Amino acid sequence: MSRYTAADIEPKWQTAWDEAGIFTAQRDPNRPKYYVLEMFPYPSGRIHMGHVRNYTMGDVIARYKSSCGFSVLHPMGWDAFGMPAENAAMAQGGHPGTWTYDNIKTMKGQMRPLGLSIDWSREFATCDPEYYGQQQAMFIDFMERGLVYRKNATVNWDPVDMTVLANEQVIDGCGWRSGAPVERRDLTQWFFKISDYSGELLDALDGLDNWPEKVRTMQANWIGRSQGLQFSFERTDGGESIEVYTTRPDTLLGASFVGISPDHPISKALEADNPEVAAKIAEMRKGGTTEEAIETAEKLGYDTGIRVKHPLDPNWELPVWIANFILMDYGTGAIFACPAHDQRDLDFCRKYDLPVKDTFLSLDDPKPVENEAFVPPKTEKVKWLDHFAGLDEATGEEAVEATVKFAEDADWGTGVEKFRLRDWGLSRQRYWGCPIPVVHCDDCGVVPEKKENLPVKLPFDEGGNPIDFSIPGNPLDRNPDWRACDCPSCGKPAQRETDTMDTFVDSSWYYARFTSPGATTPTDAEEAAYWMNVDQYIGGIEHAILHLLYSRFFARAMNICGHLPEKAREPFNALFTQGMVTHAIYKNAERTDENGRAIYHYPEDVEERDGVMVVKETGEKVKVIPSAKMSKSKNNVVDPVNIIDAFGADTARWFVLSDSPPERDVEWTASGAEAAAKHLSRVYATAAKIAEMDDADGNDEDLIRATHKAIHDVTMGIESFGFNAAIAKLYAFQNAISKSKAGGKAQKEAMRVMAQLMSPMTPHLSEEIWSMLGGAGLVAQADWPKADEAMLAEDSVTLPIQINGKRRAEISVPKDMDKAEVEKLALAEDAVIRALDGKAPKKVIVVPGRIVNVVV
RNA sequence: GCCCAAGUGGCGGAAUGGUAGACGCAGGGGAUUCAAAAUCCCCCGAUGGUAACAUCGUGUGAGUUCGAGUCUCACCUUGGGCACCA
Repeated sequence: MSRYTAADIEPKWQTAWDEAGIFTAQRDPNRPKYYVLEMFPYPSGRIHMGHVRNYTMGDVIARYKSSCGFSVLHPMGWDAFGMPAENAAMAQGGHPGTWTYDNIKTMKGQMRPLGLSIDWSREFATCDPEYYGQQQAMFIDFMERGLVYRKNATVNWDPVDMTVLANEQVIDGCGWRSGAPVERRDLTQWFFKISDYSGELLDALDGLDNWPEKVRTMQANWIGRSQGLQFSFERTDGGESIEVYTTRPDTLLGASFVGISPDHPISKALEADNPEVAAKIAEMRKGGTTEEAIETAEKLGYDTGIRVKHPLDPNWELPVWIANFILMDYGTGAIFACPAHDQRDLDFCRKYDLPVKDTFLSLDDPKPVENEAFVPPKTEKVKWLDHFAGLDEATGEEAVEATVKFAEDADWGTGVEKFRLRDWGLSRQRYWGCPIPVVHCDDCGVVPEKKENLPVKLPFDEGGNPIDFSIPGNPLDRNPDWRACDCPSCGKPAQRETDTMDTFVDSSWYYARFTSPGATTPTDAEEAAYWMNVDQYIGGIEHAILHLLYSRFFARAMNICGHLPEKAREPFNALFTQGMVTHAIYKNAERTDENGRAIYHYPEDVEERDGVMVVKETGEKVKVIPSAKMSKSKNNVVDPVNIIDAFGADTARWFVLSDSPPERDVEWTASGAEAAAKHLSRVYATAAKIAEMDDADGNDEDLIRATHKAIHDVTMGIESFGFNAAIAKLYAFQNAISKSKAGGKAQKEAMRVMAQLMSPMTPHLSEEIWSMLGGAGLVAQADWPKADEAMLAEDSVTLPIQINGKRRAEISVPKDMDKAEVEKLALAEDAVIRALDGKAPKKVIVVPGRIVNVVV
């Protein structure tokens, strides 16, 4: 009997699939379509287990849907622009493009052996000029429709390298290369008007029934609709009054000061003619631009000396402070602070010795605020102190509503709806991205490039020499040859825009491009109409907010510009977010490297001695940190290529699906991979044995039942993304077959079903078994088996009997036995009689087919 | 700091509010073998008990329910995101 050797089987069937061309997506009017998409990879250089897990899940769905009769689109491409390519060019010389395309080639070579049912004819990389040229065309369309504009925005500025830094390049508030403390600086940048769609993007979340609740909540919070009051504080010096927005107008009598952002026009004006203010503001601008950096930074303030009148009492003057925690991007960039009911305001007031005044107290525990702000949920009833709108006991919600009405009636404020969502800043001062296709003309201003001149390609030289990426700054900025162009409007000499687009732009519409990757317009209407939407999108939870929100916005913008049909405004019908593949980290517990950084060891370099993990070579103790995200810097990456070489692709696929629920992280373990390999061998051996049996009938009933149960359970498992559960059922089915005493005919049928049920997960082995047992054609093209409902029902059931909710006995009864009859049987049980001790039960609950609970 | 999750045996995990621990790993015992590898069979939450069985048990503490791993609240721990990483 031959043994299971993946190395022979896998290439053979891959060739068979390619020759049959079964993965090439075809528009077929006679079949329903199904579009499966996994978030496309960044070409970092090697595939990792996370990729294997992601693409295997998509492949299971794609193959399953194909078997169910759908015309499937399952494409793959490369999210190919981005910083790592530029960093590589900076570190090793060469060009980011060369690095990127080499990586794509390597990674594709590593992915092909996985046997994924991908239509490679649709492959593209976002750095292909054919792709980003269409993106530029859309940018121009968006400009025409007012979806793009320019304004000032804050960036991380490295004062030594004189360059803009990504958040990732800011480490502990300092530039990653220069080590200099980072400053915040304003630049004129390009923005997409995503905020125009805040309400729609929020409301439409309700329709996304097949998205994880978690993702919808995160997006809803991110968009952040709030109802509040906008009003202005009149200045005592007669200057322009200060407009503020607040979600808690009901606490207006607790106002302590008016705070403005360091970027507020008033701050800027003061900064310009007062060096002291300028110095203070410079201090506040230190540190990164991330919300986290701003929120956790020490509260800094500066009293401008400006005073404003309280809207409810013209004799009450409030000071105006510049405060570093106020964002210019949200609301009006100015607030009134109510320290009693906001921790941030309270911290600030305690630091600068500003008054703290309670406006309401807890009903349970009415005591004044000390150093902890009283911030109850808005639905909690509180006791108001002398409220201007006449409130006594009311919830925050009621109070806000009453106050807004009060202010509107008195005509000093307006109730407004605001969103937290900011416009999408897409400008990047970097080379390796899609050039923004506009031209700066002295006469005409900012003019879009003519569409016939697209793509605006990235230059590959500067002044005739290869670009030197080791010089800090944007290589496009210092490339006069490339910048020089003719104004598309007046024809006079002009300059190209040197900003490139955020890579999120590239990934915001690739799903649409896959429907017609060769089109000379961004999409082809007929293809998009057929293939959109993505029926199942699969990717990491880390993309829950930005990528998915930007894509939802882009789909709407593309629809407006005629690039996508109306139905595609929500482009992803169903979303699944999978967990990461993790692996233990082995951290040296005895020493660090010369820079004081932790040393990590490869799994193969450590071993267990006397119950402790040590480094094999040196015997140094090792701290084991379980379940950490695989990361090169931590030396805990398991290379799928090694696993495929050792065990085959089917084993790798089986393992990444088997151990953990798909949405949770999976810990890579060597023993888990071996177990998967063992199981597949066992299935193969069983199939080989059954193939040699004759076609006699026998005691077939149990096996046939088991077969239908397996069909039912595995189908349910795949449909519900319970791949691990589906695999557990396949283990059980394998045990049932190998123990079966049924005749050859039934065993062969069971094994063919096994091949079909396994084929989405282990397609190569399944083909082998299918052909071994005389299955017709390719199992990849066979129709998915259907479970016979009649074979699923058991005739009798075992009912557990609980006494006061604890299981104490069980009875076996016919499936459809009458409730009263069941109760009688249950009460006749010894354990029940003992527990009742002659008394009548207080209550008997019979859940048919489930359980009996006797309350004594 | 803010937003969102997750926590079940030695380990990964299963469980429409209804028998907690399916399935797998590790471990133990046995069969086969000259021996081993491979394979096959059995056991395997904790405590007590020869056993039947009893008691306890799903991060912690309360609550709802005839019944809670599952629902509610609070807390603890871990993970993801926080707008220029992709």
